[in-house]
Amino acid sequence: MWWTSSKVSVNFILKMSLLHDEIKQELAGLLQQGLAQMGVEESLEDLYNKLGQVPKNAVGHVSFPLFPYAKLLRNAPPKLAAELAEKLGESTLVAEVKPVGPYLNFVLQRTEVGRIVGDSILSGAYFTKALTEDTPKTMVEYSQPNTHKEMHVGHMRNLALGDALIRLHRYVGYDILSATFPGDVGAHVAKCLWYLKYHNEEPIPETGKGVWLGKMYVYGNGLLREIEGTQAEVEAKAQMTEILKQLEAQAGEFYDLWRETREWSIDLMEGVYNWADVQFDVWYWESDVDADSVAYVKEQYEKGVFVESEGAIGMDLSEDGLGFALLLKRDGTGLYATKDVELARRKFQDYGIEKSVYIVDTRQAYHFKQVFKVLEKMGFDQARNCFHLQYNYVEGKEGMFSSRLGNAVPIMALITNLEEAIRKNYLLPQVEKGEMDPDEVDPIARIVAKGAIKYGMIRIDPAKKIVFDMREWIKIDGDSGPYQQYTFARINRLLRKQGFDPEAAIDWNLLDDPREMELLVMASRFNQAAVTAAEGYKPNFLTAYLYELARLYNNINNSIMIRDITDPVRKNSRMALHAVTAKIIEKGMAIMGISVPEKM
RNA sequence: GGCUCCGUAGUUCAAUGGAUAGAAUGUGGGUUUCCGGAACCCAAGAUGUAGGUUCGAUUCCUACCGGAGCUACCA
Repeated sequence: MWWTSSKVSVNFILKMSLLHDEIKQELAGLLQQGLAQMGVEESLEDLYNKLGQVPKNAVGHVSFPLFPYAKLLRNAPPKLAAELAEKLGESTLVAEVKPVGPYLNFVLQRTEVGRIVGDSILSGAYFTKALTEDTPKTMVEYSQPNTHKEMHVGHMRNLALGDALIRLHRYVGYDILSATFPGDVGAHVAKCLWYLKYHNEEPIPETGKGVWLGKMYVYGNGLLREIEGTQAEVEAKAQMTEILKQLEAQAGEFYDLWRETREWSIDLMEGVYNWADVQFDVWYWESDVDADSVAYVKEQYEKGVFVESEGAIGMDLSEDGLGFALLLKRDGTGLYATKDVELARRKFQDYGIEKSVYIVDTRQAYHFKQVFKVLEKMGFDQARNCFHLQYNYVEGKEGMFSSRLGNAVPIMALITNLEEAIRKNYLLPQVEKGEMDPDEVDPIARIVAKGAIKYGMIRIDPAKKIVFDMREWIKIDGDSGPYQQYTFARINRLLRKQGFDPEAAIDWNLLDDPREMELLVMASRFNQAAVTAAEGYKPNFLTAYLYELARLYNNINNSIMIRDITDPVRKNSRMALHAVTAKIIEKGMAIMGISVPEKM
């Protein structure tokens, strides 16, 4: 069952992604005819998928391995490669066919690659191609922060990952609804309000109320630990029970206090979402599904869907190895799972989705397995298309973040530290030198910090843990958002100074440095990288691709001087390749939710 | 105990089942050439163990070792 695992079935991918790469299509056609002469029937699709990259320092641009035919044709792969080379027909795309050991490598014609790849990227047509078909209507839920707590860098990983995946899926052709599910009710709210009402002596601040409220929650937890086992604890528990009762009844002073303080947290959340350029199509509030979820489970219990056990109600999933899924506690109240059952029901019914994705960290794996199984046994067919992306969490150097202990690094701390470091280390020196206008500093610092944070979060394989270290994050070097942004900004400046004219003549055949054609062929793989990243839920696949591209570009740029080229067509053609690189970087970053500055 | 995830240079990360396992950082040495040293070049340095599948395994399977997380009344 592929949807219960983070590994996605290859067959499923192939069915939905189209053969969108014109170069590979053409080569697959040639191979099909050539192989037919040798008595091998292969589908165009299979051949297309067998075409691969040529490693560095080997001849050619696209390779085709002959291993699979050795047994069938009872001949050694190198001999088959040589034989096939003879049988291939002519194509304007192919300059040369080179058997290299067991591989058949294609050396491509510069003019044709330039036309297919270069021209279409410059015109933008390349980025509007259909890449997939028959994709399911999908809802992606991500960002489930709690009100009355402060958001920390762990929430940022979720946000960056979710946003990137949604943009990626939309780019490759999915119909996606994005959803968020903030937790605005529960015991943590009671603790926060309890401390605020009975123990807080600080005045409520004018600004930053959301952050301050998070502190109340941490103090509340601290105090509760202190009074553990004392008479004061008994009293506190009674007070918190009263708070929860009022919240449930939606009346009383604590209900009013909840409504007011909840807004403070929402302001904080929206501030973060605005900063990150994140928008949700649907907002689900825990407080909104809470009562309905309990009623729904009770109703289903009456119908015999659920059973009673030790005074509680739920579903026995032990034969599926998932224990007992608890849905109503002995006191008749619901749990997280209860709400998720009701929430899923709403998603299916209100939006008619065919697939439902949950971006929640790996600690919830068991929870979602239970919820999906419960939904399935309740008769929801869509449960089979529910997928929990169990990405790994962010922790500090001292271990796991706990918002209860208050040892997590707040999102706002990361943002302000990074923006400040960028201003001080890179931007203000430029202002002093008269190369940058003071008004430009803040907007650029914001874009670069955003690039560093988002890119830093998604460049790591989602399955791997991130150990957060502020000093490392402020350094921004190597494979980073700013590296891409810096490359982009420099290309812009160079093209402007050297006078690139996209309307003037471009002759791709004049790009005679082998690295230039390598770069152009690499550019042609952009769409495939996006499809693989989207369908495998690995945006890091695309960041790795972009990094490789940018590095190759920087290598070329450092050794070929545009200024010194005397032939105007050659000069303009070379600059066209720079422009292609800039377009790829800009688009690639955009579909991961990161913008690039004109200068930095 | 059961389930899930992770083990690759000193450190942080890469590698649609394919050719000599790539980077960054740190270390040592370089780049007075359009853009702008947040750049570029060179050097040394790694697949936890044992099997299996395969023409071919860092990748897939099994066992073990090491680390993390989850495992009914928190979310």
